[in-house]
Amino acid sequence: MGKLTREAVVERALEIGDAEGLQAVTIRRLAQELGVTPMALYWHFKNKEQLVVGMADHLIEGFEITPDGSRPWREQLRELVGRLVRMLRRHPCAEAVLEEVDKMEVPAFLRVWDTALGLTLRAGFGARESCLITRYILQGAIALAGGSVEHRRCGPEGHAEHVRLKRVRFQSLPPDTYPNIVRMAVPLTERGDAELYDTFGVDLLLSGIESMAARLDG
Amino acid sequence: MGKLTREAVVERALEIGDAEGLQAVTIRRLAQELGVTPMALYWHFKNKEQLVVGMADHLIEGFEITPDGSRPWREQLRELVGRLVRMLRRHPCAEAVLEEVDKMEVPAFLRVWDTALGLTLRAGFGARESCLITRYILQGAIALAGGSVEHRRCGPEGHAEHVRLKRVRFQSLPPDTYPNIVRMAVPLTERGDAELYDTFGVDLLLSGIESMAARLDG
DNA sequence: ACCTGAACACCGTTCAAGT
DNA sequence: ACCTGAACACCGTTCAAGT
Repeated sequence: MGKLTREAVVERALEIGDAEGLQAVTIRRLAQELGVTPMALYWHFKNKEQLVVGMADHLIEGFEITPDGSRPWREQLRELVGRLVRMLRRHPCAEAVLEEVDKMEVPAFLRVWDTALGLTLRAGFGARESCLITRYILQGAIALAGGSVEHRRCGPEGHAEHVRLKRVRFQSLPPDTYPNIVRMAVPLTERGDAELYDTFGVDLLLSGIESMAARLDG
Repeated sequence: MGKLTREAVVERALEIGDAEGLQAVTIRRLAQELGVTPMALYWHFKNKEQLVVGMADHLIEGFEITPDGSRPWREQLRELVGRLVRMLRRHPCAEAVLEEVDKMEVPAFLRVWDTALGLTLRAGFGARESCLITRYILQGAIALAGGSVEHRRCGPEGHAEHVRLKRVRFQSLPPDTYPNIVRMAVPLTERGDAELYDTFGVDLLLSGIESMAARLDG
Protein backbone atom coordinates (compact mmCIF):
# COMPACT_ATOMS: atom_id res chain seq x y z
CA MET A 1 0.00 0.00 0.00
CA GLY A 2 2.06 2.88 1.33
CA LYS A 3 4.83 3.16 -1.22
CA LEU A 4 8.29 2.14 -0.09
CA THR A 5 10.18 5.40 0.13
CA ARG A 6 13.58 6.27 1.59
CA GLU A 7 11.94 8.37 4.27
CA ALA A 8 9.49 5.66 5.29
CA VAL A 9 12.31 3.15 5.63
CA VAL A 10 14.42 5.51 7.74
CA GLU A 11 11.52 6.38 10.02
CA ARG A 12 10.64 2.74 10.54
CA ALA A 13 14.29 2.01 11.31
CA LEU A 14 14.35 4.75 13.93
CA GLU A 15 11.17 3.38 15.51
CA ILE A 16 12.73 -0.05 15.84
CA GLY A 17 16.00 1.42 17.10
CA ASP A 18 14.31 3.59 19.70
CA ALA A 19 12.17 0.73 20.92
CA GLU A 20 14.65 -2.14 20.93
CA GLY A 21 18.11 -0.70 20.37
CA LEU A 22 20.11 -0.17 17.20
CA GLN A 23 21.26 -3.80 17.09
CA ALA A 24 17.64 -4.78 16.42
CA VAL A 25 17.68 -2.76 13.21
CA THR A 26 18.57 -5.30 10.55
CA ILE A 27 17.85 -5.26 6.84
CA ARG A 28 15.77 -8.40 7.09
CA ARG A 29 13.77 -7.30 10.11
CA LEU A 30 13.14 -3.91 8.55
CA ALA A 31 11.99 -5.46 5.29
CA GLN A 32 9.64 -7.79 7.11
CA GLU A 33 8.00 -4.96 9.04
CA LEU A 34 7.61 -2.98 5.83
CA GLY A 35 6.02 -5.98 4.10
CA VAL A 36 8.72 -6.27 1.51
CA THR A 37 11.71 -8.39 0.48
CA PRO A 38 15.09 -7.60 2.07
CA MET A 39 16.50 -6.92 -1.36
CA ALA A 40 13.93 -4.20 -1.96
CA LEU A 41 15.83 -1.99 0.50
CA TYR A 42 18.93 -2.22 -1.65
CA TRP A 43 17.16 -0.23 -4.28
CA HIS A 44 16.88 2.74 -1.91
CA PHE A 45 20.15 2.31 0.00
CA LYS A 46 23.50 1.20 -1.34
CA ASN A 47 24.13 -0.83 1.81
CA LYS A 48 23.34 -0.92 5.51
CA GLU A 49 25.91 1.75 6.31
CA GLN A 50 24.04 4.19 4.10
CA LEU A 51 20.82 3.28 5.87
CA VAL A 52 22.34 4.29 9.21
CA VAL A 53 23.63 7.47 7.58
CA GLY A 54 20.05 8.15 6.56
CA MET A 55 18.90 7.59 10.14
CA ALA A 56 21.49 10.03 11.48
CA ASP A 57 20.60 12.63 8.88
CA HIS A 58 16.91 12.35 9.70
CA LEU A 59 17.64 12.87 13.39
CA ILE A 60 19.51 16.14 12.92
CA GLU A 61 17.68 17.38 9.85
CA GLY A 62 15.22 19.78 11.44
CA PHE A 63 17.70 21.82 13.44
CA GLU A 64 17.43 24.98 11.30
CA ILE A 65 20.44 26.79 12.70
CA THR A 66 20.71 30.37 11.58
CA PRO A 67 24.07 31.89 12.47
CA ASP A 68 23.35 35.40 13.65
CA GLY A 69 26.29 37.76 13.77
CA SER A 70 24.54 40.10 16.18
CA ARG A 71 24.02 37.58 18.99
CA PRO A 72 26.92 36.49 21.24
CA TRP A 73 28.64 33.28 20.19
CA ARG A 74 28.28 31.68 23.64
CA GLU A 75 24.54 31.98 23.46
CA GLN A 76 24.38 30.45 20.01
CA LEU A 77 26.74 27.61 20.89
CA ARG A 78 24.61 26.90 23.94
CA GLU A 79 21.50 26.80 21.80
CA LEU A 80 23.16 24.38 19.40
CA VAL A 81 24.19 22.04 22.20
CA GLY A 82 20.75 22.34 23.73
CA ARG A 83 19.13 21.18 20.52
CA LEU A 84 21.46 18.22 20.30
CA VAL A 85 20.76 17.26 23.89
CA ARG A 86 16.99 17.46 23.52
CA MET A 87 17.07 15.38 20.34
CA LEU A 88 19.20 12.76 22.05
CA ARG A 89 16.71 12.56 24.89
CA ARG A 90 13.80 12.13 22.49
CA HIS A 91 15.50 9.32 20.58
CA PRO A 92 17.07 6.61 22.75
CA CYS A 93 18.96 5.15 19.80
CA ALA A 94 20.40 8.46 18.63
CA GLU A 95 23.63 8.11 20.58
CA ALA A 96 24.31 4.67 19.10
CA VAL A 97 23.47 5.91 15.61
CA LEU A 98 25.80 8.90 15.87
CA GLU A 99 28.60 6.75 17.25
CA GLU A 100 28.35 4.13 14.56
CA VAL A 101 28.06 6.46 11.63
CA ASP A 102 30.85 8.24 9.77
CA LYS A 103 29.71 11.77 10.52
CA MET A 104 31.35 13.08 7.36
CA GLU A 105 28.68 11.29 5.37
CA VAL A 106 25.83 12.98 7.19
CA PRO A 107 24.92 16.32 5.56
CA ALA A 108 22.87 17.57 8.49
CA PHE A 109 25.71 16.84 10.90
CA LEU A 110 28.16 18.69 8.66
CA ARG A 111 25.86 21.72 8.72
CA VAL A 112 25.81 21.68 12.51
CA TRP A 113 29.57 21.28 12.59
CA ASP A 114 30.04 24.13 10.14
CA THR A 115 27.91 26.41 12.27
CA ALA A 116 29.87 25.49 15.38
CA LEU A 117 33.14 26.16 13.57
CA GLY A 118 31.89 29.59 12.53
CA LEU A 119 31.05 30.42 16.13
CA THR A 120 34.38 29.35 17.64
CA LEU A 121 36.31 31.16 14.91
CA ARG A 122 34.33 34.28 15.68
CA ALA A 123 35.15 33.77 19.35
CA GLY A 124 38.79 34.28 18.47
CA PHE A 125 40.08 30.70 18.51
CA GLY A 126 42.59 29.67 15.86
CA ALA A 127 41.85 27.15 13.13
CA ARG A 128 43.27 24.10 14.91
CA GLU A 129 41.79 25.04 18.26
CA SER A 130 38.42 25.52 16.65
CA CYS A 131 38.59 22.05 15.14
CA LEU A 132 39.36 20.57 18.52
CA ILE A 133 36.75 22.58 20.37
CA THR A 134 33.94 21.81 17.97
CA ARG A 135 34.79 18.14 17.98
CA TYR A 136 34.89 18.28 21.76
CA ILE A 137 31.57 20.02 22.22
CA LEU A 138 29.65 17.91 19.73
CA GLN A 139 31.12 14.62 20.91
CA GLY A 140 30.77 15.75 24.49
CA ALA A 141 27.11 16.59 24.08
CA ILE A 142 26.44 13.21 22.49
CA ALA A 143 28.28 11.35 25.23
CA LEU A 144 26.80 13.33 28.10
CA ALA A 145 23.21 13.41 26.92
CA GLY A 146 23.32 9.88 25.56
CA GLY A 147 24.44 8.59 28.92
CA SER A 148 21.41 10.13 30.55
CA VAL A 149 18.86 8.54 28.26
CA GLU A 150 16.48 5.93 29.56
CA HIS A 151 16.46 3.19 26.97
CA ARG A 152 12.91 2.04 26.49
CA ARG A 153 14.06 -1.40 25.51
CA CYS A 154 11.59 -3.03 27.85
CA GLY A 155 8.78 -0.65 28.74
CA PRO A 156 8.44 1.54 31.83
CA GLU A 157 8.37 -1.14 34.51
CA GLY A 158 11.16 -3.04 32.79
CA HIS A 159 13.22 0.13 32.95
CA ALA A 160 12.65 0.58 36.68
CA GLU A 161 13.65 -3.03 37.15
CA HIS A 162 16.79 -2.43 35.12
CA VAL A 163 17.77 0.51 37.31
CA ARG A 164 17.13 -1.48 40.47
CA LEU A 165 19.31 -4.31 39.21
CA LYS A 166 22.13 -1.97 38.32
CA ARG A 167 21.92 -0.33 41.72
CA VAL A 168 22.05 -3.66 43.51
CA ARG A 169 25.05 -4.61 41.40
CA PHE A 170 26.86 -1.45 42.48
CA GLN A 171 25.95 -1.97 46.11
CA SER A 172 27.18 -5.55 46.16
CA LEU A 173 30.61 -4.65 44.79
CA PRO A 174 33.56 -5.11 47.21
CA PRO A 175 33.54 -1.87 49.23
CA ASP A 176 37.28 -1.87 49.87
CA THR A 177 38.21 -1.68 46.19
CA TYR A 178 35.25 0.47 45.07
CA PRO A 179 34.37 2.56 48.14
CA ASN A 180 32.89 5.54 46.30
CA ILE A 181 30.87 3.56 43.79
CA VAL A 182 29.32 1.45 46.53
CA ARG A 183 28.54 4.49 48.64
CA MET A 184 27.10 6.42 45.70
CA ALA A 185 25.12 3.61 44.12
CA VAL A 186 21.90 5.61 44.31
CA PRO A 187 22.97 8.87 42.66
CA LEU A 188 24.98 6.90 40.11
CA THR A 189 21.91 5.03 38.91
CA GLU A 190 19.53 7.95 38.99
CA ARG A 191 18.78 8.64 35.37
CA GLY A 192 16.49 10.89 33.42
CA ASP A 193 17.37 13.71 35.74
CA ALA A 194 16.63 16.05 32.88
CA GLU A 195 16.97 19.31 34.74
CA LEU A 196 20.43 18.58 36.08
CA TYR A 197 21.67 17.47 32.69
CA ASP A 198 20.21 20.42 30.87
CA THR A 199 21.70 22.96 33.24
CA PHE A 200 24.77 21.56 34.93
CA GLY A 201 25.75 19.31 32.06
CA VAL A 202 25.61 21.96 29.37
CA ASP A 203 27.23 24.47 31.71
CA LEU A 204 30.07 22.05 32.22
CA LEU A 205 30.60 21.66 28.49
CA LEU A 206 30.49 25.36 27.77
CA SER A 207 32.40 26.66 30.75
CA GLY A 208 35.45 24.77 29.55
CA ILE A 209 35.33 26.60 26.26
CA GLU A 210 34.57 29.93 27.84
CA SER A 211 37.49 29.73 30.22
CA MET A 212 39.78 28.87 27.32
CA ALA A 213 38.39 31.90 25.48
CA ALA A 214 39.09 34.05 28.51
CA ARG A 215 42.75 33.09 28.26
CA LEU A 216 42.75 34.33 24.68
CA ASP A 217 41.33 37.72 25.64
CA GLY A 218 43.54 38.18 28.69
CA MET B 1 51.56 -25.48 21.67
CA GLY B 2 51.02 -22.35 23.76
CA LYS B 3 48.05 -23.26 25.89
CA LEU B 4 44.80 -21.49 25.17
CA THR B 5 44.38 -19.10 28.07
CA ARG B 6 41.98 -16.22 28.66
CA GLU B 7 44.83 -13.74 28.50
CA ALA B 8 46.22 -15.11 25.25
CA VAL B 9 42.79 -14.87 23.64
CA VAL B 10 42.25 -11.30 24.80
CA GLU B 11 45.69 -10.20 23.63
CA ARG B 12 45.19 -11.77 20.23
CA ALA B 13 41.80 -10.08 19.98
CA LEU B 14 43.38 -6.71 20.73
CA GLU B 15 46.04 -7.29 18.09
CA ILE B 16 43.40 -7.98 15.47
CA GLY B 17 41.30 -5.05 16.65
CA ASP B 18 44.22 -2.60 16.59
CA ALA B 19 45.30 -3.76 13.16
CA GLU B 20 41.97 -4.10 11.37
CA GLY B 21 39.30 -2.57 13.56
CA LEU B 22 37.02 -4.09 16.16
CA GLN B 23 34.59 -5.36 13.55
CA ALA B 24 37.31 -7.76 12.39
CA VAL B 25 37.34 -9.42 15.80
CA THR B 26 34.99 -12.35 15.43
CA ILE B 27 34.86 -15.58 17.36
CA ARG B 28 35.57 -17.62 14.26
CA ARG B 29 38.44 -15.45 13.03
CA LEU B 30 39.97 -15.42 16.50
CA ALA B 31 39.70 -19.19 16.82
CA GLN B 32 41.31 -19.69 13.44
CA GLU B 33 44.29 -17.50 14.32
CA LEU B 34 44.69 -19.33 17.62
CA GLY B 35 44.60 -22.68 15.82
CA VAL B 36 41.49 -23.86 17.59
CA THR B 37 37.79 -24.49 17.08
CA PRO B 38 35.39 -21.53 17.54
CA MET B 39 33.65 -23.44 20.31
CA ALA B 40 36.88 -23.68 22.29
CA LEU B 41 36.54 -19.98 23.08
CA TYR B 42 33.20 -20.61 24.74
CA TRP B 43 34.99 -22.49 27.44
CA HIS B 44 36.88 -19.36 28.45
CA PHE B 45 34.20 -16.74 27.73
CA LYS B 46 30.48 -17.03 28.27
CA ASN B 47 29.83 -15.18 25.02
CA LYS B 48 31.29 -12.55 22.73
CA GLU B 49 30.18 -9.71 24.97
CA GLN B 50 32.33 -11.09 27.77
CA LEU B 51 35.26 -11.33 25.38
CA VAL B 52 35.00 -7.61 24.65
CA VAL B 53 34.70 -6.97 28.38
CA GLY B 54 37.96 -8.85 28.75
CA MET B 55 39.55 -6.69 26.07
CA ALA B 56 38.46 -3.50 27.83
CA ASP B 57 39.70 -4.76 31.18
CA HIS B 58 43.07 -5.65 29.71
CA LEU B 59 43.42 -2.17 28.22
CA ILE B 60 42.89 -0.33 31.51
CA GLU B 61 44.34 -2.96 33.82
CA GLY B 62 47.83 -1.54 34.35
CA PHE B 63 46.82 1.96 35.37
CA GLU B 64 47.81 1.59 39.04
CA ILE B 65 46.14 4.71 40.34
CA THR B 66 47.04 5.57 43.88
CA PRO B 67 44.78 8.23 45.32
CA ASP B 68 47.04 10.51 47.34
CA GLY B 69 45.33 12.83 49.80
CA SER B 70 48.31 15.15 49.94
CA ARG B 71 48.38 16.04 46.25
CA PRO B 72 45.84 18.47 44.76
CA TRP B 73 42.84 16.83 43.13
CA ARG B 74 43.27 18.75 39.86
CA GLU B 75 46.71 17.29 39.40
CA GLN B 76 45.54 13.76 40.06
CA LEU B 77 42.51 14.07 37.78
CA ARG B 78 44.80 15.39 35.07
CA GLU B 79 47.10 12.42 35.52
CA LEU B 80 44.18 10.03 35.27
CA VAL B 81 42.95 11.61 32.06
CA GLY B 82 46.50 11.64 30.73
CA ARG B 83 46.82 7.91 31.25
CA LEU B 84 43.53 7.28 29.48
CA VAL B 85 44.56 9.47 26.56
CA ARG B 86 47.94 7.79 26.15
CA MET B 87 46.41 4.33 26.25
CA LEU B 88 43.84 5.34 23.65
CA ARG B 89 46.60 6.58 21.39
CA ARG B 90 48.55 3.34 21.76
CA HIS B 91 45.53 1.17 20.93
CA PRO B 92 43.55 2.27 17.88
CA CYS B 93 40.65 -0.02 18.75
CA ALA B 94 40.37 1.10 22.37
CA GLU B 95 37.76 3.75 21.66
CA ALA B 96 35.51 1.27 19.88
CA VAL B 97 35.98 -1.30 22.63
CA LEU B 98 35.09 1.18 25.38
CA GLU B 99 32.06 2.39 23.47
CA GLU B 100 30.69 -1.06 22.80
CA VAL B 101 31.21 -2.47 26.25
CA ASP B 102 29.00 -2.09 29.30
CA LYS B 103 31.55 -0.31 31.48
CA MET B 104 29.90 -1.60 34.63
CA GLU B 105 31.16 -5.06 33.73
CA VAL B 106 34.77 -3.93 33.48
CA PRO B 107 36.53 -4.09 36.89
CA ALA B 108 39.49 -1.95 35.81
CA PHE B 109 37.18 0.75 34.51
CA LEU B 110 35.21 0.73 37.75
CA ARG B 111 38.45 1.26 39.67
CA VAL B 112 39.29 4.28 37.51
CA TRP B 113 35.78 5.60 37.93
CA ASP B 114 35.93 5.12 41.68
CA THR B 115 39.18 7.05 41.88
CA ALA B 116 37.73 9.88 39.81
CA LEU B 117 34.65 9.99 42.05
CA GLY B 118 36.86 10.24 45.12
CA LEU B 119 38.70 13.19 43.61
CA THR B 120 35.63 15.20 42.62
CA LEU B 121 34.00 14.56 45.99
CA ARG B 122 37.13 15.85 47.64
CA ALA B 123 37.00 18.89 45.36
CA GLY B 124 33.73 19.82 47.02
CA PHE B 125 31.19 18.71 44.41
CA GLY B 126 27.99 17.07 45.58
CA ALA B 127 27.11 13.45 44.91
CA ARG B 128 25.03 14.03 41.78
CA GLU B 129 27.44 16.58 40.34
CA SER B 130 30.32 14.20 40.92
CA CYS B 131 28.50 11.48 39.02
CA LEU B 132 27.95 13.83 36.11
CA ILE B 133 31.47 15.21 36.15
CA THR B 134 33.20 11.86 36.26
CA ARG B 135 31.03 10.51 33.49
CA TYR B 136 31.78 13.65 31.52
CA ILE B 137 35.53 13.55 31.98
CA LEU B 138 35.93 9.83 31.26
CA GLN B 139 33.60 9.85 28.28
CA GLY B 140 35.11 13.11 27.10
CA ALA B 141 38.64 11.77 27.25
CA ILE B 142 37.60 8.69 25.29
CA ALA B 143 35.81 10.73 22.64
CA LEU B 144 38.51 13.38 22.32
CA ALA B 145 41.52 11.10 22.30
CA GLY B 146 39.79 8.44 20.23
CA GLY B 147 39.01 11.00 17.56
CA SER B 148 42.69 11.86 17.26
CA VAL B 149 43.87 8.30 16.75
CA GLU B 150 45.30 7.25 13.43
CA HIS B 151 43.72 3.92 12.65
CA ARG B 152 46.35 1.65 11.24
CA ARG B 153 43.80 -0.26 9.25
CA CYS B 154 45.86 -0.05 6.10
CA GLY B 155 49.47 0.69 6.91
CA PRO B 156 51.26 4.05 6.91
CA GLU B 157 50.88 4.95 3.24
CA GLY B 158 47.26 3.78 3.26
CA HIS B 159 46.68 6.14 6.14
CA ALA B 160 48.15 9.14 4.31
CA GLU B 161 45.97 8.25 1.36
CA HIS B 162 42.94 8.09 3.65
CA VAL B 163 43.65 11.57 5.00
CA ARG B 164 44.16 12.96 1.51
CA LEU B 165 40.84 11.48 0.39
CA LYS B 166 39.01 12.91 3.36
CA ARG B 167 40.54 16.33 2.74
CA VAL B 168 39.51 16.29 -0.89
CA ARG B 169 36.01 15.31 0.15
CA PHE B 170 35.82 18.31 2.48
CA GLN B 171 37.21 20.64 -0.15
CA SER B 172 34.74 19.53 -2.79
CA LEU B 173 31.71 20.15 -0.58
CA PRO B 174 29.40 23.00 -1.66
CA PRO B 175 31.10 26.11 -0.18
CA ASP B 176 27.87 28.05 0.26
CA THR B 177 26.33 25.53 2.64
CA TYR B 178 29.59 24.46 4.36
CA PRO B 179 31.83 27.55 4.15
CA ASN B 180 33.91 26.86 7.25
CA ILE B 181 34.43 23.17 6.64
CA VAL B 182 35.59 23.81 3.09
CA ARG B 183 37.92 26.59 4.18
CA MET B 184 39.33 24.56 7.08
CA ALA B 185 39.69 21.26 5.26
CA VAL B 186 43.40 21.10 6.07
CA PRO B 187 43.34 21.67 9.84
CA LEU B 188 40.25 19.49 10.11
CA THR B 189 42.02 16.49 8.63
CA GLU B 190 45.32 16.97 10.41
CA ARG B 191 45.53 14.06 12.81
CA GLY B 192 48.04 12.65 15.21
CA ASP B 193 48.80 16.13 16.38
CA ALA B 194 49.74 14.61 19.70
CA GLU B 195 51.07 17.71 21.38
CA LEU B 196 47.99 19.79 20.76
CA TYR B 197 45.70 17.04 21.99
CA ASP B 198 47.74 16.34 25.07
CA THR B 199 47.89 19.96 26.14
CA PHE B 200 44.96 21.87 24.72
CA GLY B 201 42.61 18.89 24.69
CA VAL B 202 43.18 17.89 28.28
CA ASP B 203 43.20 21.53 29.36
CA LEU B 204 39.83 21.95 27.73
CA LEU B 205 38.39 18.99 29.59
CA LEU B 206 39.77 20.03 32.95
CA SER B 207 39.18 23.76 32.73
CA GLY B 208 35.47 23.11 32.51
CA ILE B 209 35.57 21.25 35.78
CA GLU B 210 37.86 23.73 37.43
CA SER B 211 35.67 26.68 36.56
CA MET B 212 32.67 24.83 37.97
CA ALA B 213 34.68 24.20 41.13
CA ALA B 214 35.54 27.90 41.32
CA ARG B 215 31.82 28.67 41.46
CA LEU B 216 31.52 26.36 44.45
CA ASP B 217 34.32 28.10 46.32
CA GLY B 218 33.16 31.61 45.42
C1' DA C 1 38.85 -29.64 32.81
C1' DC C 2 39.21 -28.63 28.18
C1' DC C 3 38.17 -29.11 23.39
C1' DT C 4 35.68 -30.94 18.91
C1' DG C 5 31.71 -31.83 15.32
C1' DA C 6 27.58 -31.02 13.61
C1' DA C 7 23.76 -28.23 13.45
C1' DC C 8 20.67 -23.98 14.03
C1' DA C 9 19.10 -19.48 13.41
C1' DC C 10 20.49 -15.60 12.13
C1' DC C 11 23.21 -11.82 9.32
C1' DG C 12 24.52 -8.58 4.82
C1' DT C 13 24.98 -8.80 -0.04
C1' DT C 14 25.11 -10.18 -5.17
C1' DC C 15 23.15 -11.27 -9.36
C1' DA C 16 19.94 -12.55 -12.59
C1' DA C 17 15.29 -12.23 -13.41
C1' DG C 18 10.68 -10.40 -13.30
C1' DT C 19 7.03 -6.34 -14.00
C1' DA D 1 12.10 2.40 -12.16
C1' DC D 2 11.18 -0.76 -8.67
C1' DC D 3 10.91 -5.22 -6.64
C1' DT D 4 11.49 -10.61 -6.18
C1' DG D 5 13.96 -15.42 -5.76
C1' DA D 6 17.61 -18.03 -5.04
C1' DA D 7 22.10 -18.38 -3.54
C1' DC D 8 26.65 -17.18 -1.12
C1' DA D 9 29.66 -16.27 2.50
C1' DC D 10 29.64 -14.99 6.64
C1' DC D 11 28.05 -14.47 11.81
C1' DG D 12 27.15 -16.14 17.20
C1' DT D 13 25.62 -19.96 19.79
C1' DT D 14 23.86 -24.65 21.58
C1' DC D 15 24.29 -29.29 22.61
C1' DA D 16 25.97 -33.73 22.67
C1' DA D 17 30.08 -36.04 22.40
C1' DG D 18 34.97 -36.90 22.84
C1' DT D 19 39.63 -37.08 25.73
